[in-house]
Amino acid sequence: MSQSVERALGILPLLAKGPAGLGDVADELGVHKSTALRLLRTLNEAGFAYRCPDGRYRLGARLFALAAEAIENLDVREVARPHLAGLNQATGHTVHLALHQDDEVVYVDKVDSRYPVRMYSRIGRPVPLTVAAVAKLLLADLPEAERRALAHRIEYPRYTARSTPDAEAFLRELDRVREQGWATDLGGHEESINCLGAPVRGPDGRVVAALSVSAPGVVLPAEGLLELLPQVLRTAGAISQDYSGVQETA
Amino acid sequence: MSQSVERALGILPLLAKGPAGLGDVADELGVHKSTALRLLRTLNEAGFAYRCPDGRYRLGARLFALAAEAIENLDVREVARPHLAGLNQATGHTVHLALHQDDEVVYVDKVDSRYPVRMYSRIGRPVPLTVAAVAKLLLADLPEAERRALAHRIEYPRYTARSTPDAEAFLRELDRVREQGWATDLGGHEESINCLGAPVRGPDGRVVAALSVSAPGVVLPAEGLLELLPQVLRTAGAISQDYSGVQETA
DNA sequence: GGGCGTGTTGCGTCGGCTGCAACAGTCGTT
DNA sequence: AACGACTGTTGCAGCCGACGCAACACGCCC
Repeated sequence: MSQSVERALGILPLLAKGPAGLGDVADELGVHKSTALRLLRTLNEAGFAYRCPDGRYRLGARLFALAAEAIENLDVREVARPHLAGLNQATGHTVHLALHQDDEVVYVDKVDSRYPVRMYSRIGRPVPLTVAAVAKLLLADLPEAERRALAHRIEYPRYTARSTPDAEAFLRELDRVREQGWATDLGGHEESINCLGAPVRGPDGRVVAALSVSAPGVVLPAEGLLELLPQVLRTAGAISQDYSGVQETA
Repeated sequence: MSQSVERALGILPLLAKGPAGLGDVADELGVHKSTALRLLRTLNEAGFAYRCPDGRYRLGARLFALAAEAIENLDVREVARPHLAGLNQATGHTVHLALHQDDEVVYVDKVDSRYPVRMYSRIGRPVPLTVAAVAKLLLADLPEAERRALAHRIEYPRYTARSTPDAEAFLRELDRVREQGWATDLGGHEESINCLGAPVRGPDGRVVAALSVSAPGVVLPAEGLLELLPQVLRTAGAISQDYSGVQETA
C-alpha cells in the first residue's frame, strides 16, 4: 500500500535477528544504500532503531517500551492477573495467559513455577500453534470456515513424535477441544513438558483468551497434571466472570 | 527524514495507549483520513497493527514477536542468565539485568523473587533514569560531556521524598557511583523498595549492562540488603569475565 | 426520510522519495 | 606513505508514489 513504510517495516525483522550494517540492510531490501540510509535514519529518530557505536543498527528501545506498554493495556490481562497468581500459588506450577491475533497466538502474561525446573517461555513470544494447549483453545473457537482456512494455511513442524502431524488431525483435535471445553499438550512441543489449559470467555460467550498450567514430567507426571483440571476450569471460569462484568472500561 | 514512515511510526504509540478508530488517528497525526487509512493498512499488512472486529485498531502481534526475538538475541543476556539465576537462588530476591540505549534504560531480563511480596517490573519496560540503581550504573559510565548533557535533558519526577531532585544532585550521585563501583536505590522510586546494583563490563572495561537485586523493606531491611554487596559484585564480575571471553560470537 | 458519524474509493496534482554518481572516512596491504 | 577496497554519507534531478480533496457507501439515532 505505502511503499516506503512497507520497506521501513521490513527492516525491523532484519534488525531483530541481530545487528546489521547499512549494506546488509540495503541488499536484503533490494534498494539502493542511500534509500536504506534514509529509512534507517527515520527509524532511528523515532527510536525504533538504535545505532551501535560501531555503526551497525539494532532494534531501538522504543520498540520494547511500546510492546511493554501495549501488553499492560490489554484489559484481560489486568483482570486475569490475580487469578493466575492464585492458581500458581495453589499448584506451584507455571501459569500462562495467551491471546489470539491474526495468525498468531501470543503469551501476554505468566507466573513462574516455584520449582527450579521450569518450562522456558517469554511474554510476547508467539506460541507454536499446532501443539500448545492455549493455541488449540483459541483456534477451536473460530468460525468453521476461518478455522479450516487457517488449518490449511499453517505449517505442522514435528517438534516431537507427539506433535500434531497435519491439518486433518489438527481440525479433529480442535473439534474435540471445543466440545470438552479444555485442552492439553502432552509432550507435543517438548518431549518432557505437559500443559493443561482452559478458555476465558467474554460476555458474548466467545473465547477471548486462554490460560494453561505447564509442568515438566519429572516434577509432575501427566496423570497428576490432569487432576488439576477442576482447579484450572474454576480459575478460567472466575476470570471469565470478572471480565464479563467489568467490560467496556476503556 | 522520510515523511510517510515518520507518520506511520507515530501511529504506533497512539495504538499502544489503547484501541483507536481511524478518525482518532487521523486527528492526532494531523493528516487526512484517507492518508491515515493507507498508513494503517500498511501497518496492518505488516502485522504491526491489528484490526479489531469492531473496526478499531490495536498494536499487532508482530510487534510483540519482534520485541521478544530481539530481546532473546541481546548477547549479554545469554551470558548473564545463569549467573542471575544463581544470585537469585542464593539470595531469594528479584534480580534484574538492564541495558542502556539512547535516553532510556531497559530491563532485558529478570528472575523473580521467591517471596510472595515482589517488586513490580516487566521485561522491556523503561526504567526510571534518575533513581534506579541500574540506571545510575549505566549512566555513570558515559563520557563526561554526554553525561552532563543527558542530566540536564531529562526530567526529575519526585516519586518519593528520597528521589533525586535535580541534575546537580544526579551528577554528584553518578560520580559517587562510578567511584565506588556499585549503586543503590533506597526508596527513591517506591518508598518501600530497595535495590543494590553492580556493573557488567565489556572487554574494553566500559560498562555494557548492569544488574541489581531488589527487595521490599518488609522482607529485607536496607542494612540486610547491603550485606549482599560482596555477592552482587562477585556475580557482576563473573558475568563480565564470561562476556569478555566469548565476545564477537555474532 | 433526513441528519449525522463512521470508513472507503478514484483521481489529479505536487512533493517526497528514489537511484545515481561523486565524495569522505577507515581500515588492511604492499 | 600511498594504495585499493571497503564502509557510510551528501546533492541533485527526475519520476513515481503519497497526499488531500470530494464524492461515495454504509450504519445509527433522533
